[in-house]
Amino acid sequence: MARKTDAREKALRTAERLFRTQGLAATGLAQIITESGAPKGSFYFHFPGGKDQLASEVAERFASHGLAAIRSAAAVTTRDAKGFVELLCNAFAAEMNASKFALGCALQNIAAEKAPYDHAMTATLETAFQSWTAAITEHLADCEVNDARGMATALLAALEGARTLARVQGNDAAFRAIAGHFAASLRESAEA
Amino acid sequence: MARKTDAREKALRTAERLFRTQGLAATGLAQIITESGAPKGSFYFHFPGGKDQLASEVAERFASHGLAAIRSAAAVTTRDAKGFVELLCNAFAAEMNASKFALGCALQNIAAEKAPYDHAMTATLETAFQSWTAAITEHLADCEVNDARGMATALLAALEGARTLARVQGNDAAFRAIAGHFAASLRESAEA
Amino acid sequence: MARKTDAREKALRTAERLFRTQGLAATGLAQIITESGAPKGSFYFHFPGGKDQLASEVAERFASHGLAAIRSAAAVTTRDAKGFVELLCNAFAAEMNASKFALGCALQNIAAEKAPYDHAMTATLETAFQSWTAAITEHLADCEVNDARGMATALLAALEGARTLARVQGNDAAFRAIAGHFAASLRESAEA
Amino acid sequence: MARKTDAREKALRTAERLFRTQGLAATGLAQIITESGAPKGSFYFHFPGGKDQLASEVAERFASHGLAAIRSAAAVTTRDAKGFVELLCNAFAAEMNASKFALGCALQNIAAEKAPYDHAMTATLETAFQSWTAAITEHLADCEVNDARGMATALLAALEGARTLARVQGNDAAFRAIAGHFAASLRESAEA
DNA sequence: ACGTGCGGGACATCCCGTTATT
DNA sequence: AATAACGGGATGTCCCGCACGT
Repeated sequence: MARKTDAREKALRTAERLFRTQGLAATGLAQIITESGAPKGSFYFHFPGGKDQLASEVAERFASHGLAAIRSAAAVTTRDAKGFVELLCNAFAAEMNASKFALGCALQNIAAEKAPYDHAMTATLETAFQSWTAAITEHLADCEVNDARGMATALLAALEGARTLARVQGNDAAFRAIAGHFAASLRESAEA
Repeated sequence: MARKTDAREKALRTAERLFRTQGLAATGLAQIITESGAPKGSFYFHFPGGKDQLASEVAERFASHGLAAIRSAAAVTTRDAKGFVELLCNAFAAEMNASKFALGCALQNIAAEKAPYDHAMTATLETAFQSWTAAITEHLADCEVNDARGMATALLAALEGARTLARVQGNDAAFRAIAGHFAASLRESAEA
Repeated sequence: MARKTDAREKALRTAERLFRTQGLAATGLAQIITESGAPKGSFYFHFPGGKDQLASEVAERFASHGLAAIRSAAAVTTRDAKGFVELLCNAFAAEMNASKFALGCALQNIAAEKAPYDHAMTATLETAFQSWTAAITEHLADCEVNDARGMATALLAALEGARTLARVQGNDAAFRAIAGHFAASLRESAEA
Repeated sequence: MARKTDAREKALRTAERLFRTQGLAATGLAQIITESGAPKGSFYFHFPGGKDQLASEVAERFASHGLAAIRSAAAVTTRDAKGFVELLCNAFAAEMNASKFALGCALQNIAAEKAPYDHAMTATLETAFQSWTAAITEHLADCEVNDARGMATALLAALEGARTLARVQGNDAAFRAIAGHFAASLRESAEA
């Protein structure tokens, strides 16, 4: 049966923003409902599993959007690992900039409060990160980078860490640093 | 003057562990007091600023311990950038292992909930990360690494991100990946 | 006209069981609907008066079933007051046993939460108890028992109280005690 | 350490009255706090176990008060089983009268919502009823009544059931009926 | 330095009853 | 006869910060 309202969607979008900004526990359902304009009475109709279900769905949405971003960056940088890395860093930096360095990574913020003790959530997060790593690895391998998987993991870790540094520093210097580092590393690797 | 009790110290240690595991908002003062065995009545004697002061002091303690760890790694790897990077990665990985991958970075977890809107806390965190970056940069420069500051930033970002990946994956693969990547990058750089 | 669905009947049966087990306020409509398998959407079509109407109908059903049980016990114990009392006690005990001592008396549970402030419900309950008392009195009088009405009231009170004791004790000892007591009382009365 | 306020006591007294009138689930903590004038903020300081602990303590208080009432009735009816039974019935009836037939038995109301699935509460209730049965049995035995335990159980069951009937009927007829019945039964037994 | 007690508010959850729609 | 969705409020629980006494 087709959905009749967008209440669910509004709640998910607002929850994602707040979880990324404040974390999970610090974000009350009341704040989500108020800021999203979603109706209060039907929250448990849409999310019978409560806040946990909401957080899980936010994680899954965020993961699939991130995966799409990676794939679209890969699509425009065929055979160009250096360009791919720089495009990825710029995309992350641009989103941080647009939010005035307020938005963290939803997966990271959820992990910080739940992993590894909440097994269901940890599994969701692991799948999400795995999908990102695999997509990056695949493209780097297509570009004939050595140890594509190791570099993909290092790049992903650096991007995640750079988000935290950027929030604290209020600028995108960390993203420029990692873009520079990984680009240099790829150039030297190619020359070798 | 000698301290009279260790209530303050116990609270700080327990708060650090809980903030690293669950985050700030999800950790109640009651839990800290209960788990630390500290007395209830004198919490606001020791921490008149309440939970905020506690979090600030945890951040500062964590920052100075981290700085000491970086400097001690540097002290045993004179002129050996590759050894330094590997030692650092191993140290981070070892701590995660010992905690069964439950402990995040205190600075990161606090940043996730407070930056950039809580200006005082953000400033504290920025100082902390800056001290780490400076120490790493200094040692890499001593080892005559090109763009020491850029690599230091990338390395720190990667270490922070690897903590999240390790918590979610339940293993230290991310640390091994970044150790391998940065070591290779340093070798090639030296050869060039 | 034949009924179209049994949704109404299923709701009533499930509500009776839950009201007897948990009481009125502790039983939510959601639980009744879920456990009965009845459709959610048409509850207020079948019971426009809501939970109050449901409770009233449960009380009336329970009262008429109880009355039928009393009359059928009377029918097989003509001129045998002692046999009637024992049969009644055994019937109550058997139902408790079958439910593993989980079921209280619907009238008693509703009375515990509503009497005497809810006048409509109190009137329904009074009529119900009155019908039981009258039926017992009538049969005892047919058996030529002295003060049939007094004994009927005492017997009914004891049966109601025994239900509570049986639930708490997890056995039917209370029913056996009152069967023994009232039977002895009737024998002595007959001898006198 | 001596208690410093009567907040605990006020909450217990009000909770007992409300549980007896409305039952457990229908009585909110907010109502207890409001009507008792007890402070809200320290409720979980006094009752860390929450509503369950409150209900348990109410049950225990009610049980010990009831036991005291039985013993004091026994103390003034030495060797007079009939007088004892009548005194007990009158005492129950008088309390009902004074409350305008609004107060049920705390143990019965709690049992109606919790027994037998809440094991801890059921055990508390069983101990309570057992103490009452034992005290009545003991006095009847002292009065040389045959089958003192059986009669004690029957009497207790009748008293409990009479409370429900009295609430519904709005008068103490049920108490007078059981007083008459048990007194007659004792007289005949003595004559036999 | 510490225990007891309180004030007032927020939390996630669940409630019952009512819509509009079909 | 049933569904999806909603309104608004109540639930028990827990929170942080602050008194007062010792």
